[in-house]
Amino acid sequence: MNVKQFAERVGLSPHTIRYYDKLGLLGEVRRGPNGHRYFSERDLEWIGFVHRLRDTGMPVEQMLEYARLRAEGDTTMAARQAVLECHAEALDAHIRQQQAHLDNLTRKIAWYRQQLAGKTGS
Amino acid sequence: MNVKQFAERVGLSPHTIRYYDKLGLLGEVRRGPNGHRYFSERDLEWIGFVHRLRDTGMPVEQMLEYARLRAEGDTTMAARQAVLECHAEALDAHIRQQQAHLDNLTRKIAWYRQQLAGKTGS
DNA sequence: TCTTGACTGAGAGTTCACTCCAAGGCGTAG
DNA sequence: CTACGCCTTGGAGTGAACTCTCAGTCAAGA
Repeated sequence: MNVKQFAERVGLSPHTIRYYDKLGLLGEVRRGPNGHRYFSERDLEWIGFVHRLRDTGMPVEQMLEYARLRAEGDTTMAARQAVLECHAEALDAHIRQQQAHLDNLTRKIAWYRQQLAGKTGS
Repeated sequence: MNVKQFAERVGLSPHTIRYYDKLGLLGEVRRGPNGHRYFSERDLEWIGFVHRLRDTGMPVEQMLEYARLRAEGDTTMAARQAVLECHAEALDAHIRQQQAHLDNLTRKIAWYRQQLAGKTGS
């Protein structure tokens, strides 16, 4: 499939796809005889993974590191695992933090609710 | 307390404090006769709240709206509650999403673990 | 008196991750 | 033949949220 279709299926803009490709995030992208990029289902899987990492706040730089390791083949599996474990840990901490903030916020909202109920009731 | 001490206690840089003040996020900040800002414990509480909102991804623009409502007094409590409820909802969605991503990631890590265990074992 | 270390405001610079533009090349439909 | 709708590239522009620089002021201490 071409860039547009690919972008659509993955939920990114064609601009972003080309941008990621330029960075080297997509590895070896096949090209047609006219120079156009051509994406496969496997590319779809990979960019989906990349997209998820991005969504969880991994910096582009670190994703690039992972991509480079992946390109090197099976010998780098342990390193890749380490990167993911590190990220998973950070993500877990982030989620806990956000949850704590949400709890806090919920209490504040409850307080507002009480205040307003009191006003209405009097 | 002065800007530096205030910044330290809240976990932001003095630059950021001045920046927030310039935006109008801090409301009426008291000044000494030399023009220096002077912060109280109550300011500390407020900026702590602001800081938490920021941490949960609320755009500065929206925090500003909340700050303006707060400055208007008790008549805006319902509006403020609405802002917070809206944000809480978004935050909850965000947390769920991140948790889903984390689960995904955890599975991938488990897969790596299995692969590597297999290699070592053979 | 001079240095140090705080403060001030205006405004320029930085970082990140896109996002877009200009100029041009193919391939098909009218 | 021409218009359309894809695609290509390098490089410029954008927006958010800081972050810093500069030039100047003030107060305390050696």
